[in-house]
Amino acid sequence: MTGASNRSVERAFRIVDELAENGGGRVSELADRLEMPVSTVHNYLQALVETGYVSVDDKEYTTTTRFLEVGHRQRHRLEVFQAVSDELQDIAAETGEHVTLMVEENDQCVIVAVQEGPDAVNLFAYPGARMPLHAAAPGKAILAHMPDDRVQEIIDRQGLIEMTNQTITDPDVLFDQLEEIREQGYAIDEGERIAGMVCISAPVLDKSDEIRGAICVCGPQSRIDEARRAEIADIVKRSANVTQVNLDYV
Amino acid sequence: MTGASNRSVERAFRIVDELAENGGGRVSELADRLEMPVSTVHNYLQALVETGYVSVDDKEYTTTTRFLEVGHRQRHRLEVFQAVSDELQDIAAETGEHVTLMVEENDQCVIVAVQEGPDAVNLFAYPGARMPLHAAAPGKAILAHMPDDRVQEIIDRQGLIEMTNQTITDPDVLFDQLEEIREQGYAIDEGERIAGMVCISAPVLDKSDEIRGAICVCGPQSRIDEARRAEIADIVKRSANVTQVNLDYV
DNA sequence: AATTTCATTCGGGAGAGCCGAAACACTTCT
DNA sequence: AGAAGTGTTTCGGCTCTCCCGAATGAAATT
Repeated sequence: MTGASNRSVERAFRIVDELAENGGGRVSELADRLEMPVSTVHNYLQALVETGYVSVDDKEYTTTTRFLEVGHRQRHRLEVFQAVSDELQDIAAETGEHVTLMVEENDQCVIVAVQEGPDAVNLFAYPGARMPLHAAAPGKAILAHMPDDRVQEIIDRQGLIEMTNQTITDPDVLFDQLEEIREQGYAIDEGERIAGMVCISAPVLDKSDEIRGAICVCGPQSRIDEARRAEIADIVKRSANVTQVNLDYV
Repeated sequence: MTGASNRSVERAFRIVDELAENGGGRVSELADRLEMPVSTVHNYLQALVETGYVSVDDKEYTTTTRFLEVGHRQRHRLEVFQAVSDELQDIAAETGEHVTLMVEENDQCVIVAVQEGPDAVNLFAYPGARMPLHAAAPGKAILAHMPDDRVQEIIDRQGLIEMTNQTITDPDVLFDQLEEIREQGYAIDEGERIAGMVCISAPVLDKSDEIRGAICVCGPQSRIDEARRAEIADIVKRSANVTQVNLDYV
């Protein structure tokens, strides 16, 4: 855990991040943004091209499909992803809304899979997208099934960043809600991450009650009234349960 | 184009490749396989963890969802992927088979998107998966719309590797087929990559007649007779055409 | 308790990466 | 055309960083 680092590795991935962020770039442009000498950036890009993870076409450098490949291979091995199988598609068809499978990684809530129902609003949601745990229904569902001290550690490290004026920023309020989530078996967020959106999410636990992820349905508040919420809550709870059972057979 | 390399970058990605290949690994295991000193591998893993692209849980190192993220962001910016929009899904529903969008990258044929129809056989096909251009219908469709000298370069660099006893390994035969593909507007492969599978694919060209990718339907030979092939050929040609038109509006 | 296996830390030496400067390739002015 | 501007690529010597053997620490196994 000492900072046994490696400058080259760090820089290489900073360049990759920058390429991903802007969908590619040229030598001097990147050198500018990263505040590195052009020749250095040039060297790195050359090295990255040799690895096959970056390619260059007419001086424009971009990441390659290698990232897709590595990402999908890893996802394919993720048990909860295998266990959820067709559930997301079924929920999307049944609710018409935007459905996601999410997991925790490095103190954050990450989308693993997305399925858009016929009426889904266009969210900027793609596999790998990250968000704070406290500001989203699936994140809260996940936190609710972690030990309290682990939750506290995450709060200490990450803080409770405000994403909308509805975001929970008070630890006490958060802990109270986590208690409530455990009782009712699902989490709900009313514009806490994106104004005007309501998300309903159920946690997926394994047989040792370890939290593995959460299934989440998102839609505009206008379309999802009290009765519809209860309906969706039942659906996500049912699917989370099916997924839990499937976990034993992956 | 000089070998302006960087050992650290190369090694870092070799480790990533190894992790992706085996779905994770431990220090000494990786050191063994990569023939590097354990302490060195340890240092690299440490550095990779710091970048966020690798994570460690109880001494087991794995790639993180960062790869998914970078991969999906890049894919989202790929024009042909945007242009194909719901076509893959439509074809999958219509044919019931396995449908893919493929592009050329670094002399290879890469899957960009997959859609499985209700009767699809279970292929080991995921976004980012790679295969030789000459041994698959989409690859041949792509080659057919490259300048001949570029095709020759690819043959020179990559060879015509035999994947089944049906694979084309003679350049002359290949060039003849490419001519035929250009005439009929689609490519077909009969167990040239996977024994017992037939794949039918149409090229997607942009308005400058530049090749952008290919749409492909795969299924077992037993289920796809002469008449069905003609039917599927029409479908992929139609979709490729729709995609071409969409290319102007992305 | 002893033994094996594996992860982690340490540190001195060597070689690898670093980056300024110069050369080169292309555009866009005057 | 020529000149000036913009950005990429090559070069090379100095320095600093990565490298890896060896020692230590931590766990599992006998």
